[in-house]
Amino acid sequence: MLKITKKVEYALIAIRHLQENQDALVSVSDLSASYGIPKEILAKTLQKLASANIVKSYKGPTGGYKASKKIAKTTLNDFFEILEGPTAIMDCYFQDGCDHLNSCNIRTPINKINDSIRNLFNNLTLADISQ
Amino acid sequence: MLKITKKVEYALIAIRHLQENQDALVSVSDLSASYGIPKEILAKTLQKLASANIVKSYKGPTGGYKASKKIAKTTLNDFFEILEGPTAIMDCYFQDGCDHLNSCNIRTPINKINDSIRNLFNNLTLADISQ
DNA sequence: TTTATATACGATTAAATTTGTCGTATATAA
DNA sequence: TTATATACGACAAATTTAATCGTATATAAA
Repeated sequence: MLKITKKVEYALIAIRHLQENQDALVSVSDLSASYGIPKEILAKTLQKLASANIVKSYKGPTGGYKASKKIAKTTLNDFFEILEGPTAIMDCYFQDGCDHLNSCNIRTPINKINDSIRNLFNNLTLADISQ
Repeated sequence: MLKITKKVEYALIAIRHLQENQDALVSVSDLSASYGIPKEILAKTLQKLASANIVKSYKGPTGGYKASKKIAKTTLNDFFEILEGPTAIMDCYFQDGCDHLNSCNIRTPINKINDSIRNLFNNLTLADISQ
């Protein structure tokens, strides 16, 4: 449990590569080959990052992706939520109904744990973890 | 991602119940019925907690489980690791080999994220999250 | 001493989630 | 016009998690 997904792993790899090659235009194929990542899944991941303006995309031949200045300031929480949706250790944190209904006795601890994690991730940027 | 498992959820429910009924001896069947939790899976979960002395077990008819004084002082990290093993957002944190080998460029960020989470969980006890 | 009921624990099956693949559309530089 | 890049939805495979099954052992009470 508490594992990050491959999507997040691949996104981190791509972002770090783009940051280390600031002005270069890098294609999915290049990244895929360099790091041994399935092309299609990496493509979709970068599309999500692009639509959140974390990276910039350029279509057509000679196209690819570039790092945007927004990367460094992005919090881990935003980064994770772009790729995976709301950060919640249990679905009920964002009110998706509850299996235990009125007999639930763990709402308080669940919320406390979740708040702690969200607080942690909201106070860590991608720049913070790169050094 | 970053979801807790049912095992942890069930363990939290059981622990909270035992703490609220300090001196009572509660059987798995009682807990299972009260909270709508599958009996066998709850039984195994409590067995793990018992072997870590988080709860005390009593065999035979009229047997069951009791809260131990150790509960409140137990950190979230210990609690999770009793049930799920080492806390790691990626397996390579505890050196299980690496998919990317020499082309891995995310060791630093992965370790920073993981250290942050472990630090958080090591400084939160079960008592902290119950209030 | 027998019986009923509790925990203990390994093996297997079922369900859910995650990961990866396939197919097609669209943009654009050469 | 063509080749090559991103964009995006639908589907299949693999992995992980959840639940079930079966059996052994301890023990209080009849």
